[in-house]
Amino acid sequence: MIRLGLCCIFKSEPIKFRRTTAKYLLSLGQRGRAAFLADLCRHNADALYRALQFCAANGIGAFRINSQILPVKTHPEAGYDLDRLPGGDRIVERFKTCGAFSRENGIRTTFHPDQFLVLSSPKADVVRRSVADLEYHAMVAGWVNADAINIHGGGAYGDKATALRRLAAVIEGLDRDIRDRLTLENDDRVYTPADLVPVCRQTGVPLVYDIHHHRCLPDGNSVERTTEAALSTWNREPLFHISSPLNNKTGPCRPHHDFIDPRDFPDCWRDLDFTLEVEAKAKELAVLQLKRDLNLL
DNA sequence: AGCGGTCAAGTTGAT
DNA sequence: ATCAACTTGACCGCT
Repeated sequence: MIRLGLCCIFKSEPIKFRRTTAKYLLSLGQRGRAAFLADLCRHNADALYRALQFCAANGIGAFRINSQILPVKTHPEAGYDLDRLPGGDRIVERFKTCGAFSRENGIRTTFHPDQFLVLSSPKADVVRRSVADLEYHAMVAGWVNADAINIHGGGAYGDKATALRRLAAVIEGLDRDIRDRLTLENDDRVYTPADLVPVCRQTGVPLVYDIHHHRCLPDGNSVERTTEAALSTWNREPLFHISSPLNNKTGPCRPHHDFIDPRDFPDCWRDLDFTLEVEAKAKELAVLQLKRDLNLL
């Protein structure tokens, strides 16, 4: 069975997640800031619940939660704790209700922190802040029943082998509640599946295989072979990514298309049991379209 | 009501 | 040395 996943937001369904910036928060007084944040975080917890309901009602088996669900959470000056906000305990309860809904309805939830989270950096402070960001993700993941916090390998700094050794060492030092959820994804500029699989084997962290990135940044291995290697790293339902490039299909990596061209879905995935996150600008419309195109209805 | 400038953070590679 | 691209909005604040 193939479970298709929706990434973060909706195209036409009126479910919106709110955001803010550190700059704006710092322009507010202490009381105003706490009230503003409580309102925003409460809104996002409610929006997440509605997002999961939409997925359950429409046969979408997975939902990627935007890392900004609690925006600016780990910022050095503007960061905050929910339990210090007015009504913060009820906001946490609301997130836990999302987790219960996820469990009861079999909707998988995941996170994909953005490019600023880098565990391979030679700069200790970058790694320290990245780990702090992972702690935030793991905390929310525990509430909402997310079993994947998916990151890229980061930079190469002119020496991939050394950077990958740093990456593995940092992963091995992470707390279990992070490490048990962490996944590594091949990217389109630096780290291929062939680069990451050894780190996955060493650390027990699974590989999220992004086939579009693999086509942009090949490593000499076929899709079939890479699929097998990726599957072998998983101790739970595997998670892969698909997207279609916006313009012509050859040449360097292009931005995402509105929809998925079903020809980009490889034959060798047809009979697997896994989650496939759909990275397409038309969001839920693209997920539902791909379901039809693959006869998964 | 509509629109434009802005937004925490890292790294790479084009200029 | 500088800066856009990653992804891509959503927000505030001004008109």
